[in-house]
Amino acid sequence: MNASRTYTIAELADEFDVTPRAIRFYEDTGLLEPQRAGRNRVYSQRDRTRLKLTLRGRRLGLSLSEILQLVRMYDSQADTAPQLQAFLQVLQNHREQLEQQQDDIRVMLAEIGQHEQRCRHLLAAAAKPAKTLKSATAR
Amino acid sequence: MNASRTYTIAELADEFDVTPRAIRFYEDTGLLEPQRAGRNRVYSQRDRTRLKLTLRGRRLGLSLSEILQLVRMYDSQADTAPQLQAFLQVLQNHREQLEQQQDDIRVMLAEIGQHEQRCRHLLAAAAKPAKTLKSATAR
DNA sequence: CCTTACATTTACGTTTACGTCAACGTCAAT
DNA sequence: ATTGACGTTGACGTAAACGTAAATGTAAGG
Repeated sequence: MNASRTYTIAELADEFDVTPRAIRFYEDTGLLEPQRAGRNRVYSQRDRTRLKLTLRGRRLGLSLSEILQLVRMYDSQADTAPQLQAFLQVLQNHREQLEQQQDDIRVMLAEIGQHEQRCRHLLAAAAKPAKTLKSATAR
Repeated sequence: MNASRTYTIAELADEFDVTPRAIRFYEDTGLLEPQRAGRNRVYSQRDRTRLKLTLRGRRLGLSLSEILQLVRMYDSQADTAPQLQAFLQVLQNHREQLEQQQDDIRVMLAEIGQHEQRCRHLLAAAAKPAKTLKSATAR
């Protein structure tokens, strides 16, 4: 809430369950730009948001450079028509990729459902003593 | 359709837009097990399906070993209760991951929508000659 | 017979995204 | 004064997923 609140590297690492090493690495790639208090890093709200975006991107399989591209675009003050057109094109591409992933997920979830169903069926059958089935415990 | 139809490596590579190298690599990891006609690989329908599953997994950021785990599970004839329980647990985990990804996608799509909106707004404004805005072309 | 196209194996190279020391600074508590 | 706890900067290591080149085979077409 407090816009001026800052974070140490360990706080962010704990909150998002990543290592400080990873956070520093994201800085190397340009994704984070913390201030310094002497030698130590001081992360702003903005950095925290960036980190959140980064991890979300990672969960979807984006590379760090792709994520960087995105956040830079989001930050950029494009104002000329060609810039805006290009911007829209990139957005369109990402939208399509995300929609492909949505499809993939739907299919996978359906498959998982099938297998769960099958498992539960088998478990139920295994629980009851043999009826029409041969009991596995029978000698 | 024809269950006995087979494929060459190039056919599959073309169809799914991957390199033969990648397909051979998937074989190294155990994901594919093509027959041989002399030296050459001959892919069955089953291999084709496996490849499709593999690429779907990849699009969602799964590692090849994770994918292998999944397809092996799907193929396996687990029948003991502990096996089935473990099976269900793995399915549950994957389901949760997929649902997390769905959330991530929803958020990202919403963001993209916002930016598209903004872009189109700016484009419309740029198209009209300056009204209350200062024209960028003005000297 | 010779070339062209596609296949194979072997093997080393490359990129990405960190992990893992090592060596050091610093501040607070004992 | 020393001991942790936490921070820092190198610097090297590594796993994954192929790319890429080299050397070779082989079947079809001109």
